[in-house]
Amino acid sequence: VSILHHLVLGLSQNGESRKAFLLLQEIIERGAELCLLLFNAVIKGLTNEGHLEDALTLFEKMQIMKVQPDLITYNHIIHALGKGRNFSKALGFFAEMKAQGIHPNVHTYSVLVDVLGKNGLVTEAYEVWKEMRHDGVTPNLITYNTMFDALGRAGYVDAATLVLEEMTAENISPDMYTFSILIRNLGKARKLAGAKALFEKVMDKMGVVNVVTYTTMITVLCKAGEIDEAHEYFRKMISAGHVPNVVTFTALISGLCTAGMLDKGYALFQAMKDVECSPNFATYRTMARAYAEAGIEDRVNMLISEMRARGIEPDRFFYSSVLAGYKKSCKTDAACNLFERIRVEAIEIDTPLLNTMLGVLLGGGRTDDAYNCFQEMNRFGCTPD
RNA sequence: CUCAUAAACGUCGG
Repeated sequence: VSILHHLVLGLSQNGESRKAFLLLQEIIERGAELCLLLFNAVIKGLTNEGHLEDALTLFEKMQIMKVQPDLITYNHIIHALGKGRNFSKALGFFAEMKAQGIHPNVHTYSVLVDVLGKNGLVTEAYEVWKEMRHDGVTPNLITYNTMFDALGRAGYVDAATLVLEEMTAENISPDMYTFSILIRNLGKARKLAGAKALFEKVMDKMGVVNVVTYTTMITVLCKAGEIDEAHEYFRKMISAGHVPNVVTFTALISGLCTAGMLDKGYALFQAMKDVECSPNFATYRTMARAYAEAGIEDRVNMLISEMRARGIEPDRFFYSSVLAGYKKSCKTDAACNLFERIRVEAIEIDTPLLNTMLGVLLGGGRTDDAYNCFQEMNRFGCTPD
């Protein structure tokens, strides 16, 4: 308001009253348009931050205020619902927009394919894909990548290959997203040789790959137990001038620790700090779990202090991970000590966390304690699943 | 560029 006011005033007071009037007219005429843009912008923000309820409320509010949602508003709302795993409602809005004569665009279909695919509903994602084609909407690179992701998560590597051919036939060139997704898909399907071959082929044809592609490859190799080779890729990316990020480090640390090379994992954990790459919650979780699995309670506690000092508060994901580690090393006492700390802290205790603790107690032969813990679930506001 | 896609991260299960 202030900015527009000064603009109009400035024009008015400088012998440009004609221009001032034109501006005023435009503001009046296009107020609704601006309003819609602003609503969309705010709904987008709410969606990204996961505030589904607020997004829906705003969606209703704008209609009460006679600002009619447009295609983009619907896209945001469908995205919000999908992120909130409310797929039936998301599809409901999808149908609603069509009924309103608002034709979904390629973004709409991409969002639907994405949220369905990320939640294991690949069949439904493919239904949406078919509907998209039926509606005459042409998928673009992002839509294809999204579909590759959905297929890969469901283990349909070969189907993804067919879709890739379709994409090539439509003259759409793959990008780094495509390659990372496909490499991960191959890794997930235990096709290590295929993953490596693809990586090398991309290297060959494109000359370069990015940090994500390298990290994907490193992760695939680590999960396949090929830790030496993962290390090799790590060295290669550095000599190619890439800067490994916190995800890269965490992936490799995880690989080293899982392969039983705890000391090397910790060395890398220290090394990343030396290159100004700060460990994050996932890094601490990985490292702490490794020490818990090794039954080294002191180290776990040291890490907890350290992360706190760096402003990272352990959360329920962190704790359940560490508890699971203690279960593996049969350190039932250490787990109980930790659990005592958890309950005095204001940590949100959820069912999976309690499930983990139950596993610890049962594994340690503390059947009575486990039973008590089970009985106490309600007190934590949790229900058994 | 008003909107959509890739890498590390919890228990059990898949």
